[in-house]
Amino acid sequence: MKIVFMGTPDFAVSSLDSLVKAGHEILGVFTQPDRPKGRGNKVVPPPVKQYAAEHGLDVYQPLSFKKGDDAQAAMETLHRLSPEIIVVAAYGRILPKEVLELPKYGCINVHGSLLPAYRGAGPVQWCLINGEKQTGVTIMQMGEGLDTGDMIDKVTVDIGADETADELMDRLAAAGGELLCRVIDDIGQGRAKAEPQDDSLSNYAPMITKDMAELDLSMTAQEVHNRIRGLSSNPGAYIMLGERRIKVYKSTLDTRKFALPAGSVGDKDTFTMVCGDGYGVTFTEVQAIGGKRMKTADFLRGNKL
RNA sequence: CGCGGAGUGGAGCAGUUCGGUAGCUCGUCGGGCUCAUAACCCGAAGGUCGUAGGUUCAAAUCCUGCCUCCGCAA
Repeated sequence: MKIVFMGTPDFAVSSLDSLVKAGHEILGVFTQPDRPKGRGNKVVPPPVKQYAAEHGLDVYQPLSFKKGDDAQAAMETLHRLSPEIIVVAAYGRILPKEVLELPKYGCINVHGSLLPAYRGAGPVQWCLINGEKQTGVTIMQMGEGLDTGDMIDKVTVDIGADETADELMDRLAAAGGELLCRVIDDIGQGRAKAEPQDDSLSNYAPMITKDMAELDLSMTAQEVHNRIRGLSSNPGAYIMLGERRIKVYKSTLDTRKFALPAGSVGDKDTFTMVCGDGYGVTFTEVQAIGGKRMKTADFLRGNKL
């Protein structure tokens, strides 16, 4: 199949990689423009661009598809490439109707949830924060709404009790890549069926922001644990310990009940904090300000609680 | 030139203010104790203090350049 791919972060790289390995003809890759990022505001290319460069794929980075010279050029490029289908995975940009209707088979999107649940930019994180036991990947025919298109196929993934957003994201990305190839084969052979989403069952998973990152230890241990998992590693949950800000990457639940107020240290040998319901959450991987991410055992060797 | 923190035996840290014998917790190795142990006791190995220069009788410590890592802000 002749494909144009659109995507930006690591999650999208898995999908692109699957297409490449399956031998599809990638006519071009669209990704977000390089942006100043991180320390020193250095300009860093997005992961998809790096992957494309390593595999000799043509990369296009329009600012917009909607207005300006850039958009016009982008549309001309798309017409010139004339793909049979456009595959979109976490591109981070709304596509206008013109683009959606351009290819013979339209545009399909790889989304990291079991739609219609968790539409939006942060499905994986919110699944974890809400303590879901299962999630998955859905591939849909893109329409004009946000993640509202008709569903073509999906795959279900079980969530581990201590699994973090990073880990789950990796597994979903891999599962999504496999699913994607299957769906494209189905479409090519005309046996794909698109099923409308039941809007009454939908909910919205907005982008995660930093103001959610400070842990509220008055919540139950399970809720605190879920939040740590959902935010790890970016932006990462943290607690203030005196003047020190400690970022928490991983945690486990402690079955002990403490007769201590929420927010106190329950066990200073394991870095277990008491939560609102009296149960503890044990931090197992942490990072102090300016320091590196490390196992709690290492952290405690040089830091006192 | 966005702001800031940090590089010290294998791991995590102290020591830098005010230059003067390389220190702590843990790990490793050897020995001891014990029915036994990740417990306890004794002992040992292991570091040109990120790197290149400078100042000095003397630099982990003061000065300058460079490399690497990290937090924040965007």
